[in-house]
Amino acid sequence: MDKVYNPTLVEDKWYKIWEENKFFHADVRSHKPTYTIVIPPPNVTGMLTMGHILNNTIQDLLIRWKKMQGYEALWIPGTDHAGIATQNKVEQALRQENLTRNDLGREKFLERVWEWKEKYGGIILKQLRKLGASCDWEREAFTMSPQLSAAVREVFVALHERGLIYRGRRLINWCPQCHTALADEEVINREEEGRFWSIAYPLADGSGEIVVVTTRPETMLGDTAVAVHPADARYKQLVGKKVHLPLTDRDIPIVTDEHADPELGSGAVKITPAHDFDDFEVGLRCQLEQINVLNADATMNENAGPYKGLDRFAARQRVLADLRALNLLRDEQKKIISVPRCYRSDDIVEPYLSAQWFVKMPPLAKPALEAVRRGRIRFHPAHWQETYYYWMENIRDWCISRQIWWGHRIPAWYCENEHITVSRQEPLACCECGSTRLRQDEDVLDTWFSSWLWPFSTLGWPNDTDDLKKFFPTNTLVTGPDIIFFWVARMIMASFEFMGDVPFSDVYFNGMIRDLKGRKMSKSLGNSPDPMWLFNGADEEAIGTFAIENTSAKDGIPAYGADAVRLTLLYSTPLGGDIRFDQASTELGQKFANKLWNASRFVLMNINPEENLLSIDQITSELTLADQWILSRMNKAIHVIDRALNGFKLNDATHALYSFVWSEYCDWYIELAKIRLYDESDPRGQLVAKSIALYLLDNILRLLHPFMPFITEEIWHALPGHEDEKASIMNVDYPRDIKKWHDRTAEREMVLLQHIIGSIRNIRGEMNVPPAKEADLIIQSDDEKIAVLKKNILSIQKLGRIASLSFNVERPNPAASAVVSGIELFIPLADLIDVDVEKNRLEKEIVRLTAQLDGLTKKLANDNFIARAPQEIVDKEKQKKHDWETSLEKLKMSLRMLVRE
RNA sequence: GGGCGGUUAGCUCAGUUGGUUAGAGUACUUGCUUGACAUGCAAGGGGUCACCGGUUCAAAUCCAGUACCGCCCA
Repeated sequence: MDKVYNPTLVEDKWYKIWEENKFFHADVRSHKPTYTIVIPPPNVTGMLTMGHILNNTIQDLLIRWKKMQGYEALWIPGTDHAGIATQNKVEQALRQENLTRNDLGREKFLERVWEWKEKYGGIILKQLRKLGASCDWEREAFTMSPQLSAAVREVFVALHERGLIYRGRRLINWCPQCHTALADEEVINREEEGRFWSIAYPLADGSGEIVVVTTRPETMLGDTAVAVHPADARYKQLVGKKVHLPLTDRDIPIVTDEHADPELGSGAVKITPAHDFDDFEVGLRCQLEQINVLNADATMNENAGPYKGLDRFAARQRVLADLRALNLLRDEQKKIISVPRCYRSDDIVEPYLSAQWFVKMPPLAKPALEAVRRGRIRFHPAHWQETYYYWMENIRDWCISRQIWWGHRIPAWYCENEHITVSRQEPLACCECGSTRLRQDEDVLDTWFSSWLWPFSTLGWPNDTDDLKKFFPTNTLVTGPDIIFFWVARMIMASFEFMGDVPFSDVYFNGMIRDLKGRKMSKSLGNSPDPMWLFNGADEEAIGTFAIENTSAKDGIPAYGADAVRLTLLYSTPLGGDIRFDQASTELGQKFANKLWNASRFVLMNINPEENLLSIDQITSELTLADQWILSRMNKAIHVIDRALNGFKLNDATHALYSFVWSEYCDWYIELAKIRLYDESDPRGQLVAKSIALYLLDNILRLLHPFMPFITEEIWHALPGHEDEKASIMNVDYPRDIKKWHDRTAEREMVLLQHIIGSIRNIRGEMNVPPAKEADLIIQSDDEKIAVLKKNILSIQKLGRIASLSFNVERPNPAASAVVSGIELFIPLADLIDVDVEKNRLEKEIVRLTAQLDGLTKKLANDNFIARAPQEIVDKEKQKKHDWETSLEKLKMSLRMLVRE
């Protein structure tokens, strides 16, 4: 084994072996209980981001953990077809050839998309393999595959039959750049600087004017009323009159509606039913005409009169200029306003009147809401329930049609009489008039209309497959809270509607990866490292501007390896909390991997492959204090890990493992075991020590495997008896807490030993005594404690670098001293120790202890404390006071002795 | 405007049901090439737990408010 662990030599090798041996494949005929996760399908166009790394590390941890615990664990991978994003990508490529999709026509264009998908799609799934993802690749799914497409069509038709899908002409969110309708959730409202323009509308009878305020003046061309609040006294006389709409030849009425807020602006608002959601409602209430002034590409249409053909923003400037010329523009103020933008293109979304397909959501929401309320689905962290409830209780119908080509074509056909036939198969005749001249709806469905079926469509639905019977409902969903509406809520609704059950029982919302400034990591900001750099390493040239903007990466990024990245993220991911991440923090995982590697190297160096080691049960009666202690500590760590993982407290589990391995196994156990390992005079002791060290290492590797799959597999195979390549650590049992190893006495005695060694080291450290220089030690204590220490003289000598150790002999003077649990330690000063330094050290300790004791004394002098605190606490504090007083006395005595010299 | 979350060491974060001397990693200081590991070992310094009240014998922890930061919805 090399002195330094090199992940690049290890990781690809094992993944290949795992995949070739189909270790990730779940057996549908298995009799084990199942544990299933469906991957949040990344966009087929997607590349792996730090966010994916976190999300998938968590899933892999859970899957490997459950698999080792004896479950038939299934992790279904796949991608979604990402309608708009993929279409944009291919159109971009076409532009290189000076072509548009219209030049090609629908059929040819879709061929190009499929070609593109085959060639470049799903890179992200290959990247996931680098992470170690234990996905069942034989079950890889794609939302546009024939089977998943069948599921989509079945759902559309079934919901239509149930009256839950309808076509309607409504105001929807329209992205002029993507040239399609969007769902409400796909619109991001962003605070931006805008303008409030006040425009005077003259009364038609010339008796005055009324001033309205707008952020989008060009929409005035589609105004069909001015509204005031019914209780607004200022406008009482004007209601029912007409105003002349400037720049047009139309007169429009002044109406009353609650929507007009008397407190806001002038209290009068322009009403544009075809271009504003609130106005649309006002229009319905007041029976106003809807005048659409926009084309689909956001240029003005013929209803805009002379402005026809102008882009909406050019039209805005022209309208303003013309109003100014007419002296009707009364005011202009800078204001922060909420601007709706497309989540894909970032273009400003326009409320736009068009015929679209909708899903009626309230009936679907009902059981889905109940499922979370009643705890059949648990959210982690639970507070996301609030967000879920709020959205579900106020749910609006879902616009599912998209005016693009890449996606599931809507299974609706129109005849020349505009009758609609919705059908699973292509119909031969109109269902109403029997016409055979049918044309299919041009639109496709929202990509989320396929991903909301994911937990059952990936298992074969609508076919009644064995997979579906065995693995549905799934268990845990791991995803980001940003898609709680887009995806999580909709999956719950679809599952109830079509499977009559929950899709999963637990939802873990992982946090977001941010940079050290707290900004979301994103490609456009250039603040996110490519995860591949962290896995494989990258020199400064390869990472380009990232090296310039991130000083910790100025010399490039070393190959940390997937295990290091995984451990670092798991170590620092609080339940659902965001992670502030800097690629240099991956050193945590890298160092830990190296530590584990070297600890293993040490154990293996001491084992002769030919010798027969003993099983733990054979040597139960031969255990030393260190053995009993480490077994107790390990089983307690196992207990903590189990509880933490069950509660999705992944960082707690990681911390428990990290500190057990490093601070207990390496720092104390191995160091103590060396005494026996190097003692040639006691071969039996050597054998026992080796056997236990190996037993612990084997357990540690298994505990760590779900966290760091590669290195644990590599080391595990180096252990005696694990030479078979076809064997894998992932197929052995996860360690369970064995209560019989819990040993309070051993833990108490070991803590005493640790404190004594700690005190010796403290004295040596403060005095800057070089390790090579050994000291003498005198211990004064009662017989009981001396008995414990006498059994461990060698441990104290070795770890404290003590030459000779004597008990209850006269205290040397001058000497450095310390008090631990009533035990007094003396190290003769000789040439080791400086009296002044020791004086200083003792004084500091006395000051510290005195301050503590003062606080405690006050507490115990409080009658209320004595009377009201539980007896147990009072006793504990009294005992503490006694101990501290004794220690303080002894320290003071030592100081007096020292000064007297 | 409404809702949710956050504020603990220079930095990144833990801290169960209130009860240790408030912890970890990293950074910093000192000593060390000690027969696994310098990606290491040992020791040390560093915190009025955002602020202000309240409840309590006892508050980082519970409650109310304030400030600032983040996210979601309108």
